[in-house]
Amino acid sequence: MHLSQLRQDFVLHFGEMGSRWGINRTVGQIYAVLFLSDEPLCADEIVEALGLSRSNISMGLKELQSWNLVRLRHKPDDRRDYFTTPEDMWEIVRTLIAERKKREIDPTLTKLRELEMAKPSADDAHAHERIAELRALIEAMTNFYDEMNQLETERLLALLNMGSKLGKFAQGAGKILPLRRKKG
Amino acid sequence: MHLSQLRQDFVLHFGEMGSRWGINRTVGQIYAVLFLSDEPLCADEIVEALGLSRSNISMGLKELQSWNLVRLRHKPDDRRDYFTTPEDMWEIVRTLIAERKKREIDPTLTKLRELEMAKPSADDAHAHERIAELRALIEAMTNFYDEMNQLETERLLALLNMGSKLGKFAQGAGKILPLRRKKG
DNA sequence: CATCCATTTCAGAAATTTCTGAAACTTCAG
DNA sequence: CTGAAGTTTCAGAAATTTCTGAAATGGATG
Repeated sequence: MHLSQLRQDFVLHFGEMGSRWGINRTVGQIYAVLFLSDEPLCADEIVEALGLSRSNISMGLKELQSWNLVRLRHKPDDRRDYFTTPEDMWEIVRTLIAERKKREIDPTLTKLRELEMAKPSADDAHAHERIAELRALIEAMTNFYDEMNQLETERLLALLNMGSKLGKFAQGAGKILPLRRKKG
Repeated sequence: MHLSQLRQDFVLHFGEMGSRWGINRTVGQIYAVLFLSDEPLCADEIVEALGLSRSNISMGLKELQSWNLVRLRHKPDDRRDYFTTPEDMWEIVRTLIAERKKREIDPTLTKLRELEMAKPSADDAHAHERIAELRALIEAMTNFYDEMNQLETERLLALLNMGSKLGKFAQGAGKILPLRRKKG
């Protein structure tokens, strides 16, 4: 590795966190290198920086592409692929959320809807009810997400900064579609 | 397994999703069984339901406890430990978010703050800047989360249901002016 | 205390995931 | 075409994670 102390620390941290984030160590490290890099890097530069095999880096970059977390770039008179991460941090966050939703939530929502279709036997009454409740909750959250994700970053930021003031606002406004609350 | 078709489908799905959710197959399956169960279950009942070893179930339950995803119960004249998941689905969501934040975000926030302390060499100027930007963004989000998490579920639900109307609200939001008539 | 019953621990086995080098493939230039 | 430069694929090796049975632990009871 020929990375500065700062970069190395950051890269190793991302490597360690990788597995908790649903990627692996190598993918986390590659992302970290790209995230900090002043300019786009090609595969061999990443190999150099991380001391991992070319094939591993290649697979890692594919994985990052499948997450839409890196952008492909080209330089004149150079046929190598160069990679960067977006400048805009909020774009990164949006991507991360969208991709994790796709992988961690959407399949379950599909499954829950499927399970909810079948009429439950008497023994399954309670289970069926719980499934329905979970499905409704996930739908409420993903619908909200879809709507928030439509907003421009500017607007989103304004909401973020309003923080607890939103709670006050919600005070008067609870009338629309109350979701089922427990304890009838 | 002596689970109904419905339960079995649900359990297998949670097992498959487990690894994407940062737990393993067994833990996912145990959680699924408890989530659907009409009443608290003891370890041996789960062993019975899933056909896994007693020790594996024991470790899985420990893991679920470390996530605060299950509650311990006892029955009169029975010294076994029984487990349930909370009735209230929103409590579950809150726990899930809190625990994932704790595992996936807090350590990184700490690390970023630490890295940001050191004065960067000239070469690291851009890297240092990116780290600062990421730290600021994570702080903005976690502060927002902390504030939202203070709200009662009722209030949270009201916000969820307002959906895109919040975007409109963010529009004019220098002041708080509780209710301006929409669309002049 | 000894016993019973339940839970936990833990070392090794089994399963899964990650990583590598070698070969295959692709594209472009001459 | 042929070769050079780059990327991808993939089978097996290496590393890591999960799972198990056996033994250890805990704690209530008589």
